[in-house]
This record gives sequence, structure tokens and C-alpha cells, in this order.
Amino acid sequence: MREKILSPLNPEQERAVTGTDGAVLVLAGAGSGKTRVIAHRVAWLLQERHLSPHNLLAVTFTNKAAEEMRDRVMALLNKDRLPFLWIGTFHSICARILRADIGRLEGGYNTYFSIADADDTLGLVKRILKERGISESNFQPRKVQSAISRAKADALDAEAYAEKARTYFQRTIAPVYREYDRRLRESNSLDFDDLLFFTERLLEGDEEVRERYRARFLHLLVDEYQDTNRTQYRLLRLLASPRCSVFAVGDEDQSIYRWRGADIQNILDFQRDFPGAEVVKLERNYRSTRPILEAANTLVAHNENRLGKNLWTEREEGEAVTLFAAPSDREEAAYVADTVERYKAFAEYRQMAVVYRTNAQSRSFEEAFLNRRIAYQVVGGIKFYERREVKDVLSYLRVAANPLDRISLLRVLNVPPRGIGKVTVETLEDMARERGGTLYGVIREEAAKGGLPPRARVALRGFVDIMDALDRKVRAGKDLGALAEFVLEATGYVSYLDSLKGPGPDPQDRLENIQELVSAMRDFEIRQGGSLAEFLERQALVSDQDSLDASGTDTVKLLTLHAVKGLEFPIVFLTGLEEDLLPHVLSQESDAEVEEERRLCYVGMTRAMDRLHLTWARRRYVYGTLEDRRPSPFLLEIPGEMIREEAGVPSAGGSLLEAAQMLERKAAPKPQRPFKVGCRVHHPKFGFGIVLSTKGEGEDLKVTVSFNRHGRKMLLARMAKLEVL
DNA sequence: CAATCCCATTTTTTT
DNA sequence: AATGGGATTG
Repeated sequence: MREKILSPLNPEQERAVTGTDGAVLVLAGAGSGKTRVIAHRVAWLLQERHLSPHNLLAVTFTNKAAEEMRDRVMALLNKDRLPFLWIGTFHSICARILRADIGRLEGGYNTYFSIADADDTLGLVKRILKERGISESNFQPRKVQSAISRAKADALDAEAYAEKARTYFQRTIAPVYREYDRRLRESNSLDFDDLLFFTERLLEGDEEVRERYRARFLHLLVDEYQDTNRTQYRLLRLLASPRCSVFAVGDEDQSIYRWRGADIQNILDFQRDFPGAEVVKLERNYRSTRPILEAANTLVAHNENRLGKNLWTEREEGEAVTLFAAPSDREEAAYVADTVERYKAFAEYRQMAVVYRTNAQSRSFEEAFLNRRIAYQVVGGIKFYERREVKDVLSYLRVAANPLDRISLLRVLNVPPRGIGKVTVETLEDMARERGGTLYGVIREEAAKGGLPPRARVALRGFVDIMDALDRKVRAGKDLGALAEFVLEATGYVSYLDSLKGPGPDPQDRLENIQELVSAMRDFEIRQGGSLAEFLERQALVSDQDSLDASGTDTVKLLTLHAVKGLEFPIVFLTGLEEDLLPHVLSQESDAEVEEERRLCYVGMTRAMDRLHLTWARRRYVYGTLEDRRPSPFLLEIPGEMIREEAGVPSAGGSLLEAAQMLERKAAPKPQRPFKVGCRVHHPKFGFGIVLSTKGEGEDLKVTVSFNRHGRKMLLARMAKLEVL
């Protein structure tokens, strides 16, 4: 057994696995076997150090990674179950902790709390802004949402935020934040940040709970440490007693979630935070050939803010990395599809991946693959559980599980339309406020009697009857699939979908999505034996990667650079290597942002085991208009001799030299089109801003600018005294 | 109250 | 290109 755990490891990996009981930081380069190190460490602790599974907590980045980790450990130990071993994402672990003890926090939450997703919370922000007459053009809901999220990551609740608010923006949204939290509270709902933030407050404020977990967890193992945020860091410190061993694995070169609050300083400061920590570097790469690794190493070496390491591989021989400059995005897709077909002679589809910066780029590839009948799967994108029809059905179930969930209740009250209109809803909300009762309670009262017009009352009655019947089925312990089917049937959802023809998604597709939901619920019931509440929680916390089908159908994977993290493929197409796409237009304000984009590129390159193909397009459709594109500056950071240029279509020359010239040309002043999307401008009255888009030309050139202080304005270029900076 | 039409805007990445 | 919101109409 001991052999099984240690023999597959190289000396550095073994040192990490068998390392001290103090803190350990494993700096694991791409493809150096970091997941393996955690799995083997867990197995080692259980087997050789005789720890109980009860004493370990392993944190992964996705639920899928958690499952794989558990499988690996079980295989190493020849066990077919390990029920007391906690493995999960920060969010799912926090949800679990809160289910047990959220009642000990102030705020009146109970164990049936719902988890509000990004869509729910955005809707909530919009409603609040509208109610308060705050202009959405100056306070974009998205910005407000992320400010609230940021505040929670900094452990600032609404009160603390209001106190600290200085800028006009902060002072305006402080009450919005307060109202947002109030609404979540009355809905017995938590957003993603709350899951972490509440757990922090619970552990910090409640000694008994804190000591319970501290006494339990003797080892904390954290994967992807470079992408933890400040709250997660504080949680770690709260959970770790002085005698607990913290084992963190990560790679600062793969930190790509700064925009979500991840703080690369966590990993850079590990040795300071955990004095005496042992540091193990894993620099041997088992994945890629030398040409691939060399190109990737050279690129990422341009970053300043890194610990630095030197990845090497024994796979000396290998095909050169190629670069293809396509005349257009269509032809880029055609090139990829053609190449996929050629590989198909000796490789499987599943061994190939097409990677891009933005989800919108998947389209041209989907079209090309559809044409050539290449089987593919888009990972992520518009997520399954965010599709409207799926959310509608889920919302019924959410109300059944948590009747206080007002957000879900308002969503389905009149879906499919049953005659409960805006006026009625407003009346009901007023009544709830006056009587100090819950919205759901008021609806039930008014359905039975009350002062509403008869038509509205009958409509309410219909809704309440459905919910009552659903409730009975939940209590009777009906299986999950049956619950979903009941919702469909009782609400007449299928014929409602039929009536939705016209623009928008094909009703047939929507129907299939719903059927998919029903079978996902069945599957969950059979495989995990889970309850409705467990299904809803799981569902709320799935990641893009969780949708990667394990069923093993042979498909080419299409996915973003973020979604591809942690995966590997024999053949990788890294596409859209263009200026303003990678690095993205919206991410070049600071060096830190550009460095993150460079890491993103590095992550994409290092996914490839045998073949890496880079592509870009000279012209591309962006929001429906054809744009001229330039190659990504990152391409010039990789020496020409490390890249072989593909001729591809004869008319397309496209050499690195040419790329260099184009970039030089760009550096020189460009008089003909001064207002480029993304460039900074100054206006005498509105101050500094960024050009969002342009319209028309010559005399009629209009420029849309997002000003720092004054929001979005559309200006006539020849009138406004706009100065390009 | 619901359906229809028109206009404007757009996420870059997601637990 | 596609989607969502707002206003308008039946």
C-alpha cells in the first residue's frame, strides 16, 4: 500500500507528500502533477499517519475536481467509499457549515436558505436601482453588483461600507447595498459572497463552532491556492488551529481570477503568513513537449510579479508550435476544422480542444464544425442552469424548498402567464409590507379571501393550488424527477413554450433543456440519493467544468481560457490571438491586468501535450460589424524561431515580421481614425473617459464614451472638444 | 393584462 | 447578431 502511494512519485513530489506537519507550500508548475500530489498526500495521511478521514479538509477549485480527488484517493486506498472525508470547493464547504449553524448568526436565517445566483442578484440590483430612481447609465447594475461583491470580500457589511464610503459612487450605492442585503435576508437567501462572508462571521464570532471545527481539522489542503481571495484566506486562518497543518498547492503563473477578487498576494506571501513553511517546487513537467513548454516559458517570463521557476520536460522531441494568420474569423474556424479533420485519421475528437478568450468566439467554430459534421461540445457559455426555462422550473422547486424565497417566487408567480399582472403584484407587495407578513403568506390569504378583484383572486388561487400540491409531493418524499414533471404538468409549461414561437430560441431546444433537467434530477436521485434541498444546493454551485461530460462521448471541446484551467489535451488550438482580444480591451488599464492576460495565454499554451496551434484573424465580426484586427502583442514576446508559421490559404501571407510591422505602425501616431474603441479621451466638461464605440464617419462621426464621473455619453465628434490621450 | 414592436446595448472571464 | 427593456396596442 505504501508502495502504491509513493512509488509513482518523483523525489520532489514525494517530499511534498510526506512533508512536515507544519505548513507546506507546493509551487507546482503546469503539468507537474499537483492534483496527484494532493491526492497522494491525503492517502498518505490516512494510510501511513493513521489519521481519520474526519480530520482532513481538502479544498478544490471545482466540484468536478473534488469528485476526481475523492476517486483518486479511494483508488489509492482500495476503498469504494470515504464518507467522512470532506472535499469540496470553498463555496460548497461553507454552504455545508452554514446549513448546520446559520441559525446562530443574527439575521433570522434558517437551514433552508436558498443560494441566489448571479442572475438573481443582478435582477435584484436592477429592481432596487429602479425603485430608487438611480440612473442605470451612471450606475450600471453590473458595476454595482461587483462593488457589493468586492465589499463582501473585504469583510465590509452594508453598515461598514456606508461608513467608509467616500466617493460619489460609493455614497450612492451604500443604501442600495443595505437594501440588497435586506431583501436577501427577507428571502432567506444568500449570494455567493455571503456563503464565504457568513461563514467567516460565524467562525469568528462563535467560539463554540470555531473550536469544533478547529479540533476536527488537523490538516487543511488547498488546491489552486493562487486563485483564493481575501475571504478564503481569512477562512483558512480561522479554520486552522496552531497545530493544524496547512498544505497549499498552487502556481502563481496560473493565477487568472483577479477580476473575481482572487489575490495573487496570498500565494506570494505564504511564507510570511505561515512562518517556517516548507516550500517545495515542482518544476518537472510531465505533460508537454519541449517546443511547447519553451514557448510558454518564454512568454510568461515577461511577467514581473512572480516567484519564478524553471519548468523542464524530458520530452525533448516534438512538433513545433504553429501560427496561422487567417484572413477572417470564418477562415480561422475553417482552418481549425480542417486541421481537426486531418488529425481525426489518427486521433480521437476528445483529444482536441479549441480555446478562446471570450465565449462569443465559439460561434464561428460551432458553425464550421456543424458543416463538417465534427462532433463537439461547448463547455460553459450560457450555462445550462441559467437558461430561462430551466430556471423557471427550478424556481418553483426553490419556493417549495424555501417558501421565503421571494426572488424565486416573484419569478414564477406569473410564469406561465396566469393573469397575475404588475398591478396585482405591487398590491400584494404593499400588503405584505403593511401586515409585516411574508409575500407568500399574503398570497395564500388573498387567494382564499380578501379584497382583490375576483379575477386576480382566481388567478392567485390557481397558483396556490399548484404550490400546495407540489408541497404535498415534496413531503411525501416523491422522487426528484417526479417533482419536476409535476411542475411541468400542473403549470402547463410545455404548451406555454409552444406559444413562445417567433424570435428567440427554438421552443424545441427549450423543451429538450427541460427534459435534460428532469433527467439530471433523476440522475442525482439515483447516484447520490439526494434530497431536493441537496439537489438545489449542488445545482447552485456547479461550475463550467462540471458540465464536461464524463460519459466519454467523443467530442472536440470548445471552451474559454478560464474554463480550460486544470485540463490537458494532446492537441490544442489557441485561437483569436489578437490585440484587444488577448489581452482583452477591458483588461489593459494596468500592468497587473496585462500580466493576468499573459498568464491566461500561458495557461492556454500549457494545456497542450503534443501539438499546439496558435491562430488569429485579420478581420473579425464584433457586435455585428466587421473590424480590422492586429496580432496579439504576446505573439511578439515569443521568439520567431520557436514558432513555425503556417501558410494556410495562399493569399494570406501573415508572418511574424509582418506582425511586428503592424505593431510598429500602431505605435506611430494614427491620424486617420483618432477615436479607437478602448482609447482614453478627455472632455473639458466630463473629464476622463474611455471610448466604447463609434458610429458613422467624417462629419457624422459619433463617439460613445464612458466617463469616469459622468457615465455614458454619445457625442458628435466634430462638436465635442474631445482630446485623445 | 398580455402581446407586439422598436430601440439600444452588449460580459471578458465565473464560484 | 441577439437580447432585453420600454412603450404601445388590442
